[in-house]
Amino acid sequence: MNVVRLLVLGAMREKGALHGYAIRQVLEDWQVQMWTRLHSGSVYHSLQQMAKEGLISSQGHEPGHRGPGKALFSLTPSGEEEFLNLLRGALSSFDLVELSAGLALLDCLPEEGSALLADTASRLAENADRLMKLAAMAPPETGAPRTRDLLVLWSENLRATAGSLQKILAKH
Amino acid sequence: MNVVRLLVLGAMREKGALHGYAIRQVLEDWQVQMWTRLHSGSVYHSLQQMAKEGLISSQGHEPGHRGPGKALFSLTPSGEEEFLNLLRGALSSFDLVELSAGLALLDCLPEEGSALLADTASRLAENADRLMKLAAMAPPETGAPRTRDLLVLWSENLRATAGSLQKILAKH
DNA sequence: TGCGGACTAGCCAAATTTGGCTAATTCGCG
DNA sequence: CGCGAATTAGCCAAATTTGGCTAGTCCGCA
Repeated sequence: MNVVRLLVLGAMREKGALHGYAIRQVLEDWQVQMWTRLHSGSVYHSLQQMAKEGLISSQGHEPGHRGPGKALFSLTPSGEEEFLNLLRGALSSFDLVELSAGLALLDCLPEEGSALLADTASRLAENADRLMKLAAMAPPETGAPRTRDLLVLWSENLRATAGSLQKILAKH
Repeated sequence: MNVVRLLVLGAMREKGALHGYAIRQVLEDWQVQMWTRLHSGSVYHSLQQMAKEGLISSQGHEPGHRGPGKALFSLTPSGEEEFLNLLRGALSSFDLVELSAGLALLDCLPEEGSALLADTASRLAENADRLMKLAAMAPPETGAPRTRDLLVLWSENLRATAGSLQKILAKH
């Protein structure tokens, strides 16, 4: 699941044709640095790759305001489709960064997105239960790798994520 | 903060001279797949790099049991130092995978490790509070990037992590 | 005996990330 | 006016990750 691609496509989906630097600014405005690191090189690399794959197309060049000219890109129909698929993946993920990217873009898939998120919340809760049961069965331990502590840590973390998602869904 | 390096060095620290495949087996026994993905290529790559950097040294070649021969490596003194530094970094991290790697190896740094973990828990709790305050101040929103929801999600997640760490510390 | 499957041991090429960097243009101050 | 700083716009080489793959050896079954 590629978070950079999802975010770049999402910014373009929301704002229309954009150049690299503007995408970076949109993502900065969205405060993605709160939940992930995004390096400028990754944005440009993904733009190049996605252009090569036909997910986005070049919309020519415009003069810049204070700097060099801008190379504009916009979503193609297959890019739109790829965006929606990436979003579905993100909304189904247990990885908090991926989930955050999915949540940021949830409104691009309103009904389906909420259903996916509800399913994810429920799976997270089940998994939290499963891990907590494993923790209860794990022997007391000395030394690496502290399996029981890790099971507790992850179970409580998944539990918290599930709870937050349910709260978010209930509010909307 | 390089989790692969920490885990490879940690396995060697715990078990002595090992070859690549054995490191992979140790890490599998430790169930690291529960909290991160570790590709075999990453293990071998980090072995090569760390050998080049003098963090580990080659201990020759032995015959394999049922397969090809094994290329053994062991920790050098500077590798030991690097291991401890990586472990300190992991125990201070807000990233759950890094923290998990740190926790798995906590007993290699008993007093200092627990102190670091206590500090991390306290910083996590402060940050959770800070994010929750930001969430309370954020305007209701429609469309990307759902900043308030994300602030809640992360705040509750950091809060859960802090709580789990405190629980783990209280138990030991 | 021979062959397929399992286990042992490691490698590889491509993709992606990282942590800066370069370059163009404008602005503001001495 | 000139120069350094700031902003705009993007690039680059190295490091790391990914998702398999190859190859050697043994085991078990027909």
